[in-house]
Amino acid sequence: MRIGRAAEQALLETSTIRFYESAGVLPEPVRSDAGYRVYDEPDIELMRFVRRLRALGLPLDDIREIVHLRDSGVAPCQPVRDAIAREAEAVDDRMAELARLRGELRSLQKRMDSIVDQWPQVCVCHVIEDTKVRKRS
Amino acid sequence: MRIGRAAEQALLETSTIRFYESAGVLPEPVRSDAGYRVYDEPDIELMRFVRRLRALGLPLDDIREIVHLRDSGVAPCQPVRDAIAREAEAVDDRMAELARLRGELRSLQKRMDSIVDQWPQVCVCHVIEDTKVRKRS
DNA sequence: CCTTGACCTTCGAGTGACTCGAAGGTTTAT
DNA sequence: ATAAACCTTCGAGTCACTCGAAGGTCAAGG
Repeated sequence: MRIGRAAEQALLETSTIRFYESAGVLPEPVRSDAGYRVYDEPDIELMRFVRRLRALGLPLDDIREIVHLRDSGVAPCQPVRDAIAREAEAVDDRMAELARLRGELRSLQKRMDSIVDQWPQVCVCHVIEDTKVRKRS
Repeated sequence: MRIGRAAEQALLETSTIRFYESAGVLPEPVRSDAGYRVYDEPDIELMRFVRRLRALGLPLDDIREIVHLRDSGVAPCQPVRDAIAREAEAVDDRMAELARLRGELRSLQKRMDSIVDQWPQVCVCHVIEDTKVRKRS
């Protein structure tokens, strides 16, 4: 499959795939006679893996190392092992944080809806003012 | 108060405050005789407000508009509502991603542990060294 | 009074992770 | 056969900072 379809499958943009390749995060793929990049299912899997690591907020430098580790079978140095362990532990925290943010956003939405219902014309943004004062400071 | 203390109070970096000012998100502050930026409590409140909107993931363009609207006494409801709604949806997606990623990272950890168990003393880490050498030096 | 060090100034450049556009070649559907 | 959709590279642009150089200001200690 060519880059457009691959991007669709991996939920990345074609430009991002090319960028990851140029950054050494993804390997150089096979090319068709016309010079088009050609990918197969394992390639797509790798792209999805990288996308998930990025969604976590890992920098590309770290992802490059992790990807190399993943498909090289070479024993990782202790510092890298530690770094990855820390990162794995941090996922729980980030999930909790995200859950909190989600709740905050949802209740913010609800309050804004009800305020707009009450004062459709005026719509002075009480919610934001409120939030400003009330939130974790 | 000058920019250093303001940054401390608002939980922003001094460079970020100056950047926000140059981007038209924060207004130009009063200056001391020496030309130092001088802020008061309402200024700090505004900085905190901007910081929270950024933490929700809003782009500076949106925040600038919201801040201007807020200052001019007009309700920023619709822009804020739209932005919050978009962000809330994005958070749901990110949480699902994070859950899958968590499992993947944990299994990567296990794999690394077993590799180290198999070759406890080898640990040559070619890939990492390679990567480090190739890095911009 | 002088120096030291912390703080401030501007401006220009750098960073990370994309993202876009131009100029051109290829494939596919009608 | 031709139009539309897809691909190529390369260089430049974007966003939100972040840093460094070169210099001005100010309070405390010797």
